[in-house]
This record gives sequence, C-alpha cells and structure tokens, in this order.
Amino acid sequence: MNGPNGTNGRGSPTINDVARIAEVSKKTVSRVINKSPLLSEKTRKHVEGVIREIGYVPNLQARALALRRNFIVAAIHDNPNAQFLVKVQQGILSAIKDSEFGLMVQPVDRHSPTIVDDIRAFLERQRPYGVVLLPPISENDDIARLCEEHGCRFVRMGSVKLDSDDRAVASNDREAVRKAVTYLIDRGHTRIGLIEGPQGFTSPRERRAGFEEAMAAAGLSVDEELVSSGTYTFESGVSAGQQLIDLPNPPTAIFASNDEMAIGAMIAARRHGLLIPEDLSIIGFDDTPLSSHVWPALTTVHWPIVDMAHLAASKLVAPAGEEPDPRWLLPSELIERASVVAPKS
Amino acid sequence: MNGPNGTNGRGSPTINDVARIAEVSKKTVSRVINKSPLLSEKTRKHVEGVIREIGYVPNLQARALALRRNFIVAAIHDNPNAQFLVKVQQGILSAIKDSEFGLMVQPVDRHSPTIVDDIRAFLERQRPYGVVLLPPISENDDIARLCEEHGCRFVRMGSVKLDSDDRAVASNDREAVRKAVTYLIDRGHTRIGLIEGPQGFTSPRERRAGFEEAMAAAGLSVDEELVSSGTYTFESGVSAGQQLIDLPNPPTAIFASNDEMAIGAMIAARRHGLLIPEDLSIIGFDDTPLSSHVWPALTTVHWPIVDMAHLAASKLVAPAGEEPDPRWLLPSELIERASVVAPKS
DNA sequence: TTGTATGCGTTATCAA
DNA sequence: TTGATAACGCATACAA
Repeated sequence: MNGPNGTNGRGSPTINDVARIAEVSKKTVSRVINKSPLLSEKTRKHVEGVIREIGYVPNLQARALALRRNFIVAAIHDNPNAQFLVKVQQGILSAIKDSEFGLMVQPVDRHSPTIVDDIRAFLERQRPYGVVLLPPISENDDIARLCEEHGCRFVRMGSVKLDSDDRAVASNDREAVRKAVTYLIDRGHTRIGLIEGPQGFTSPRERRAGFEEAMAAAGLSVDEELVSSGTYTFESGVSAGQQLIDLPNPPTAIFASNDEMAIGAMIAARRHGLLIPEDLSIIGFDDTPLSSHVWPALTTVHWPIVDMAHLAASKLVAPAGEEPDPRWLLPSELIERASVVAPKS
Repeated sequence: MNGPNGTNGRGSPTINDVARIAEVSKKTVSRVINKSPLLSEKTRKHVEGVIREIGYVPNLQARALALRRNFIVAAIHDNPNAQFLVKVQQGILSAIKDSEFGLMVQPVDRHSPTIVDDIRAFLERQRPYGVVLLPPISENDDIARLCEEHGCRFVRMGSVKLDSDDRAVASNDREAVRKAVTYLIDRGHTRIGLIEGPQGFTSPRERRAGFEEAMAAAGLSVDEELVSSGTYTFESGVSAGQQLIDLPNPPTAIFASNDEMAIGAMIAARRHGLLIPEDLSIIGFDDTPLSSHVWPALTTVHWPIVDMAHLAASKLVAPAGEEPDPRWLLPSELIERASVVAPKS
C-alpha cells in the first residue's frame, strides 16, 4: 500500500505524508512551507529534512483553492507588437524564475465594448496572484479599479507614472525624446520632422512633448507642416514619411515615435530616391532588434521595456516579509547607430 | 447573512448556492456543468436557469484540485524568435478563446543539462491541462515521454510529423522549399546559393532536403561551395551571405532557410554594393512581418505557424465527446514579392 | 435519473 | 509553539 519513502503510494507525496513521517500535524508542516515565524528552530529543521527526503512539493492547486488565489502572474495587453510582447514576457519571466509562479498571457481587444467584462471574466476564472497591465490599456483606470475590487495585485506600465509607487513602473519618454531631438539639433538640423503615434494615448503625447521641448529649448518653432502621424505600424510610417518627404520644403531629419514607423519612413525615403542618412537623417524609438537589422542601422532611443517588466513582476511577487523594489522609474538612452549625419548644407 | 440572489453572502456564488436554490443536489449541478448525458432535460433547464440567474461561475481552482489538472494550456519553447513566439501564442489563444482555458508561457534552455527536470518541475507545479511543444524542443522525445508520464496531453509542432495524429501538427517544409527553389530555377537561375539553418534540428535538414530535391529535379548539382550555414539569426545571415558573395563565382540567387538570415544576406549584399534583386535574387522562409518591411520586399515561403498553433491547441482542448480536428499537416505557400528577378545574363 | 458520502491537498480557526 | 477540525468548491464512487 505504501510507496517509496513511506508515502501513500499514489502519486506524489502530500502534506499528510510529511506530517505522518515527521510525526507532527499538517498545520506544522504548513507553517514550515509558509515560513511562519512562530515555529521552533528544531521542529523546522526536522520537518525540512523530511520534506527533502521524500521529495515533497506543495500542490499549487490545493493552495490556490485555500488561498483563493492562483500562482499565476498574468500579462494583460492590447498591444499586438511582437517585439514588445516578447520583451515584456522575458522581463516578467526573469523576475519569477526560481519562484513557483507561472506566466499567463491574456490579450484583450481595446475596441471591444466588453473589454472590462472580458478582463473580469479572466480574473474570476484564473484568479491570478497579480497582473501586469501593459501600455496602452494600463492607462485605463476602470481596469485598474477592477483588479483592485477583485483583490488582485497589479502594476501598471507606462511612459509616465500611472499609479502609486508599488503599482507603477515607468519610463521617461519625454526626456528621452528631448535628448534625441537635441542630438539632431546639435548636428545642425533645424527642419526636423515628427512622426507622431496614435492620438489618445500617453506615450505618443509624451514623446511629442519631448519633441516640442527640445525644439523650444533650441529656439526653434514646431512647424505643424512637419508633423505627421501614424499608428505605430510600419505601414503608417511609410505614409507618414511619404507625406513629409513630399513637402515642397521637406525636413532634413525625422524623429519617429517608434522604430517601426521610422523604418517605414526609411522605406518611403528610399522609394523617393533619397539616401539615408545623407539626404535624410532618422531617429526612432524602442530599440527593437529590427532597428539594427536595417540598412543603415537605425539610431534610436532604447526603451527599457525588459527591465520595466522585470521590475513590475518583482513588485507583484515580492515575498510578504520583504520590501519590494522601491524604484518605479527606469532610464532610457540614445543608441547611436548610422541613420544620422549633419544636413547637406 | 445571505447575499444578493440568495447566495451565501461572501464572494461569488458556489455550486452549493446553485444546488440550494434549485433544490437539487450538488452532484446534479455538477452534472449540468459537465454536460453529463444522464440528466432529464427538465432538470437541466431548471438548473441552467438558476446558474444564469445568480451568475454562478464554476471555480477553476476547485475543479483543478478535484480533477488534478489545471485549466491551462502551456506553450513550452526554447525559441527566442519574437515573431514566431507571438504567432504561436496568437494561434493558441484563438483556439482557446471562449473556453475556460488560459495560456501559460514557459521558456526553457535547450542547452541546460537540467532541461527535463525543469519541465518536470513546471508540469508538477502548474499541472497544465495540455502543452504545446514548439520546435525545436518538440523534437526531444524525452520531453514528450515526460508529458505522457505526467498524464499531461501534448501536441508537438514540427516541420515533419513528430508523433501520432492526435499529438502532432506539421508543415511540409521540404515541399515548400522545393517549390521556392524551383521558382528560382524557372526564372533562369542555375547558380543558386543556400544558407542553411543550424545543424542537428529537423527543420534545417528538411529545408536543405527540399533544396536538393529541386536542384536534382532540374538536373542541377548542389555545389557545396554555394552552401553556407547560419543559426537562424540576422547576424549569422549577414556572415553567411557575405561568404557566398565573396566567392570568385558568386551565386545569382540565394535561398535562405529563414527570413532573418535572408534579410541579413540582403544587408551583406548591399554592403558589397550589390543591388537586390538585379544583382542577386533572394528568397526567405517564414513570412514574418519583417519580410514585407524591408526594401525590396522579400519573396518568401509562408510558414503557417499561426494555423499550426491553433490546430495544436484545438487538439488539446477538444471537448471529451467531440472528435478533435483530424488534420495534422498544414500547407505552406510561396509569397511572391520583389526580391527575385531573372539573372542578369 | 438523482442523491449521499467522501476525497482532492492545502490553509484558517481556535483551543491547548 | 503546536494540534484537531473545519473550511475551500468541486468531482467521483456507489447507492437509491
């Protein structure tokens, strides 16, 4: 009837096996597992020995039932960008590595009227321990409130600080873009085009603000004619770039609010017979692998998305006793590559 | 004491609430949830009405404990390619949408000696209902066996059929490459270079076999000088391309075993002052978004990875009663874009 | 066709 | 500092 090591013989050993063999109660074993402070050192050592000996691993499903919370960290997003998603996943995974947590991915449709209900259904079903809300839906306060109502921890990622210290992780897009555009100005560019991101979200707004601040600091005015906008996709970058290049007096440099659009603009320029960077300098934003795989390699702003995701997840799963990492702002930096030179004349 | 709708007042309603209100036993409610056939239509309707009325949602954690299996489908991979991963996730998610399953992502390190133990630990912890094994670790029989031992359903994705009908989903890379290379031959190319993928895996081997078959069918011999190899990364494509271009008698066309390497080869060619496609035609494999974002747009083989992942997940979560989709082979096709023309002379 | 008793493996309550 | 016993919410065996 009994299995190896005196366990119950079916499947993996349970807390009962440990308790029986260690000759203590289940609750005591439970206390050892949960690192309860009120336990004699002797008992703890003894029980830990038995646990190691019979290879006991606590059953997460049972714990989940009792605790009303699963050992899952979920990334909720409405962002289809592959590089972005994988970097976020990488960051979260590195934070929960060696823990008992698993990463669940839950995309939602930003345009769906049932988005909040969809997320509610997800939270009710899987009962994740915590969720990382990715931009841009991280900006949605209804969703944050929903998490709170469900007693689900959450951290909101954004280009600005979207919540309290323990619930937010941010980059400083405005400052990063200011530096990038100043870099163009320092090289002699004065007619600088801007390819904006989609309206209504924080990151495009911040990036535009950074652009305007840099121009203003240099005493340059922002010519609305030199501002065109896209949707963060490659195709939209092509048409936005097209529009700027077709101008009677086109820009000598362009800052695009993300790499995909920057690369779209590069294609548009090349179709027009323009050489990059000789005829047109371009700076992007994100530092996706893509940006170093194009010709010429794209000068861009490194967006610390992996670190942000790591920090977000580490805030979620910080052990009860320990203070979570207090940081919430992570630095961006300009990556100089080959798509910027001084203007021709 | 009682909450709204006569529920127990704390938290969401449970099976007990439904049973009490419907004046049936828990087991009957359980039968309704699990669509048991032995139930009178009348009782079923009645109970379903109560369920709807009080908004009862079965607790997955409790079911997981009782069933010894969580409502999770996991994607286990050791593939760092972002486009690939996101497409796979997209396919799986579309298959489990509207079900109670969630998608968990578990990367592993192919080079780690503890890879099997790592996966075992994951399976023991999260107890996923089923796992999709992505290439190339899907080729590892130890891992498949491990899943079986744990009573965990699995489907192996590959460039060839790796398991029985219900445990495999495949593309036919060999045939797809044969068509692509034949396409080059039909346009007049005879000196055709091959950039292979990394040794030791099935997909590079199959793709090479397709290359050889096409050449043989046209009466052309494979010149080993024109075969160079990479690791499926952009950088390796650059150097592999470089090597072919530096040849005294370089190829007029190149087939690269994936898009990233193809684009790397494009960059290498451009650095050499070669025009694409005029001086060098290139065909890739995968049809990543990338391939249409480069200039000129890359002619490539569409690898039906989204559909494969969808099919894999649908096999895993097929309801007990229903027959799962019997298909396992999904077609690839050549996507003609702008990187191929006839050789100069 | 329906119900009763019991099990799943853990945590919480409260007493010792 | 420890333990007995009751949740947690659902499924299964076995009756009825």
